[in-house]
Amino acid sequence: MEKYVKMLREKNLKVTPQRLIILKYLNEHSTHPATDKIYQDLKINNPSLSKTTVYNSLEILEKHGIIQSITISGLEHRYDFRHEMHHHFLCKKCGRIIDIDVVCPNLGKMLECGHNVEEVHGYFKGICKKCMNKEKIKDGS
Amino acid sequence: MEKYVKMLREKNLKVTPQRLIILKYLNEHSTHPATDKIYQDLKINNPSLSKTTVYNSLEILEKHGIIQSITISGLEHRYDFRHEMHHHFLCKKCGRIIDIDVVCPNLGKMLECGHNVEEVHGYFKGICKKCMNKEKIKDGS
DNA sequence: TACTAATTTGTAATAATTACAATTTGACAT
DNA sequence: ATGTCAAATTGTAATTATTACAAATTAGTA
Repeated sequence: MEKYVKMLREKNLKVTPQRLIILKYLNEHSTHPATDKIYQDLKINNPSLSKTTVYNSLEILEKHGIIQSITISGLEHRYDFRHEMHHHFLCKKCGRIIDIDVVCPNLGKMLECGHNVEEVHGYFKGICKKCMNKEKIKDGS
Repeated sequence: MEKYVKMLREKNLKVTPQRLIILKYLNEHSTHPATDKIYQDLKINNPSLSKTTVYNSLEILEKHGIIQSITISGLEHRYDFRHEMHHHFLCKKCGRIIDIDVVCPNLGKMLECGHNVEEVHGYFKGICKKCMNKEKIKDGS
């Protein structure tokens, strides 16, 4: 838990129990949860938690680069503890969002294009390996 | 207009005036408009157009790969006539979405990862060239 | 321990999208 | 041309994610 305190202090953010449990939750759940999922899960042991607080906390944590917001699905924001740069794959069948560990070789070119690039998001969509295999079994092939 | 008829016929989609004007609109407006923008603009000359129709049409056109849905902003879907693969840049200051003509060199690697990749989206975010220059002028530097 | 600005909370409002039932229409066969 | 029917369109109502806001609380500091 001390590690989350340090992350907040480094950005001069106030250390609140709400921010700490959200950070801890995100660090321990690499499923790229949506705001409501985070809220519902944390509310069980923190009944006084407000959903607005979850929204506020996620917003400020993202603004300071501690976490990352993923818009791959188009209908909600999904969140990710930010570590090394990686991309994401959305399975159109099961809805899972899977981490893809490739770096972006376009970054170099992007830096030359005149825009000030602060974020890079690589989204792939299709059918994941697991769902592909299920299909094969159903087909009997 | 005949070109749009052909695109629909090729996918065995019914040719309706609504679909045609939406396709034409998207082809002539490379600003990556949101659903409501398309609706508001087209309604002027097509007062009987329903917003649900715009939603339905965009959905079916996207499903058939004629257009592309862009989720870079996180609060709405933006649409793009699908041509060669390219990426997008969102300016956090002016909100513009700018086409970036780089291809994705990760595609090869993605094809080997076991997932069935159907879509590739590259999103960059930051401050665009134009806004950066405005900043410089304000700073007097 | 007291102060102050920032945070949290709950509720109400907004915005994008979807559900749905009734009406209309495009494509095809006669 | 006309009739048929599945599919598309329309309008309204519902849903879902998110934001606005004001009152109460609290973290950090003096």
